[in-house]
Amino acid sequence: MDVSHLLNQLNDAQREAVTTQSKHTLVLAGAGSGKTRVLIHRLAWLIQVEHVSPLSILAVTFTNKAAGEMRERAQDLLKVSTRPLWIGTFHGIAHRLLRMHWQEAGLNENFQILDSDDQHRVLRRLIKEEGMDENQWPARQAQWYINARKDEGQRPPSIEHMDHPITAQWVRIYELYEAYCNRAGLVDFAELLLRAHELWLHNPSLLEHYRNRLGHLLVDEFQDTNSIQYAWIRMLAGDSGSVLVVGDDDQSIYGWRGAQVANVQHFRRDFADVQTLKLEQNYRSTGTILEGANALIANNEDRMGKKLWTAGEMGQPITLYSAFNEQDEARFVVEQIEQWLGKGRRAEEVAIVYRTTAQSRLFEEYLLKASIAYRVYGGLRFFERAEIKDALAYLRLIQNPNDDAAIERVINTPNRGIGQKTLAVLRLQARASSLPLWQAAQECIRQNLLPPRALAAIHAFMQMITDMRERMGDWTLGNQMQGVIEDSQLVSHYEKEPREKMESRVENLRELVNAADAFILPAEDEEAGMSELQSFLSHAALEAGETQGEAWDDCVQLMTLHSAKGLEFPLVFIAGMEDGLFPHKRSVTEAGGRLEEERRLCYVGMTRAREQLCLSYAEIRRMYGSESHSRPSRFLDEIPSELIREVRPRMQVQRPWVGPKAPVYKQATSRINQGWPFQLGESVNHRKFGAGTVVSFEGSGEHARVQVNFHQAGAKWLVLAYANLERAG
DNA sequence: TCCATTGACGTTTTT
DNA sequence: CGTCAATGGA
Repeated sequence: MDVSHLLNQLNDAQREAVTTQSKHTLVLAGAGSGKTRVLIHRLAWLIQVEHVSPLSILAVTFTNKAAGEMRERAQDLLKVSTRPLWIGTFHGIAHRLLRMHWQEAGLNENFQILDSDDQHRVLRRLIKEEGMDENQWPARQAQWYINARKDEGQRPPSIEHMDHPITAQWVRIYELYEAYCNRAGLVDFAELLLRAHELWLHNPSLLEHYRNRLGHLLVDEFQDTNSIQYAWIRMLAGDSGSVLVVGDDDQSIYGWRGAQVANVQHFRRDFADVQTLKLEQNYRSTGTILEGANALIANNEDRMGKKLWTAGEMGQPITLYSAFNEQDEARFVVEQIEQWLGKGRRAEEVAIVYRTTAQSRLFEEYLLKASIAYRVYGGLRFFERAEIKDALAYLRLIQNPNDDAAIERVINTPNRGIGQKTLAVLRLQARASSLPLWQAAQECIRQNLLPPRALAAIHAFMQMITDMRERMGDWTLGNQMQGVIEDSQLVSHYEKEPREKMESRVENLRELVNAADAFILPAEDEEAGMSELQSFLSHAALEAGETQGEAWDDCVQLMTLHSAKGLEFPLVFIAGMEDGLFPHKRSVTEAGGRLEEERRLCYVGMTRAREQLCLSYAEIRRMYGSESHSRPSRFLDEIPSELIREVRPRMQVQRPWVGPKAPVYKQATSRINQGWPFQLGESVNHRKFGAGTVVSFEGSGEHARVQVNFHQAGAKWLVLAYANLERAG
């Protein structure tokens, strides 16, 4: 068979990875080196050349987006349906396994997925109910503790805590939480993975079945795997399976949530006959950007070692702007974007990235002022919105009345006169009898344990849910959704809120009905024995939707460094490069390689840029209400200075006598600059003073003056009309 | 039950 | 400085 279509667009290293004959392969793929391409071509190679059945291939990713992209690109390349292929996220695949084998996994047939918001609520309540001090045992920390244990594969009994009263208490919370979830048929994200692992661990014949079936495993972003994911892969591979993992130890930025970079090393140790390949040719960035990134990351110890190179040009120097304060920084960045747009480039080619989410605000403000469209990544997603979760909770109850988290959410939403007091009795009853709330409520009614008014309210609520289930059983999903929203009177409940909020909520509910209407039960969910409703609810939890639905048009992208991973843009700004902010001070003080992870984060950020990288920091930043001075980020010192062009040499260091800084910069807004022969930051030449950088403007018309910071002569104010400045080449 | 005021807190986030 | 949640008064 002619395989040239699979190989002729690949470089040597990529080709070697795609055609590898080793049993196991570790592909260390640098940023922009074509790792997804390798993964997809390997997939095609296995099927078309090695005639591996598509049924025996499992490809795992971390995000739904990556999984979707992989399926789509594989489809394009293979020109046949990718339906039989198992492509999905770790969580998605674990979920599917658990649906298919819910009995063996010890689960309720109608188990529901608990998202992290649900999980938090549940824990907060359990801790309160247990009479523990919420300040001493915060739900956030409990959540973190439990998830971390699950990520390590640990159940309460296996945790050593004899001599640690504090650990013992966390374990106690873990136990309570576990019992609660089991009663209510709830499974959180970490539990999906742990259960899937235990499913095989406790059912050898089932494991054997999957080992026989899935002989070829492909794993993306391997450096992000946690312990349980790694154990899961190892278990599935067994002695016979063949595994190819792709990852980049230099891009490991999720250590703080359990990712083990060490898995990359362990892979070579734990699997026999591992061929390690490096993809170092970069197809994305200019030589300058790569050199800078290489130099930076070289400061990390414990690397597997990689050096990106490009056959392309060196390109422009990395620019560095030292802003007076965060306002000045935002102003500068937006001004640069205006220039970019002025050159006829597109806004969508530009990304502003930063360390903390709070930093987006100022940029938004300035972009708004400049009428430049933008889109902020992150934030609340569609299925995480309160009104959506409320409506879904009713559906969840139709599906499984024992879903305590759903009951708690909507039993008094909208208000039905079931207040905290009534609820407390129900919870007490539930705890005392180890029953789900629904059954405890039935018990309360039977035994008259509450005042008549409360009993009537509870009864009415339960009747409503039961009616919904009976009446809507055979309705379409969209009609069920609509029916639930109507019967629950959620809309009139939200109508009491302030108009703007209310309108968006009602609009979102309408959108939810549309989504339910448009939902088609995926074939693989059907195969796993899921109903349409079950599938819809699971999808809502597992893929909460795009971060921001609209605005796919031409707009500037704002995001944290973390969410920038995997993306690329011609022009990238990394803002807030100050010690304490980036690297963040909490990672500097904490031990355990946190600083190295910050450096990798910087590396990730830099390697997002294709043509131009622009770094900036503010000497003074207003944070938490007070002003703080900080040193420029230490990472800036790690980038060779010959690669950097300082847009504005720090004049207050060179020329302390120049005077008050603030008014000087304040005038240099984009509006005033329009029609000026020079841009702020532009390099100019003067016949007498030599080379310098335009630093500020003042006045207009024939009185217009420009401040230039000359490399030799220092800062000077010049009247434009007489100065005879030339643009530097 | 609802709204307003007060107080603590302030990396990074997908599933 | 802003946000969010908890508290307390009407």
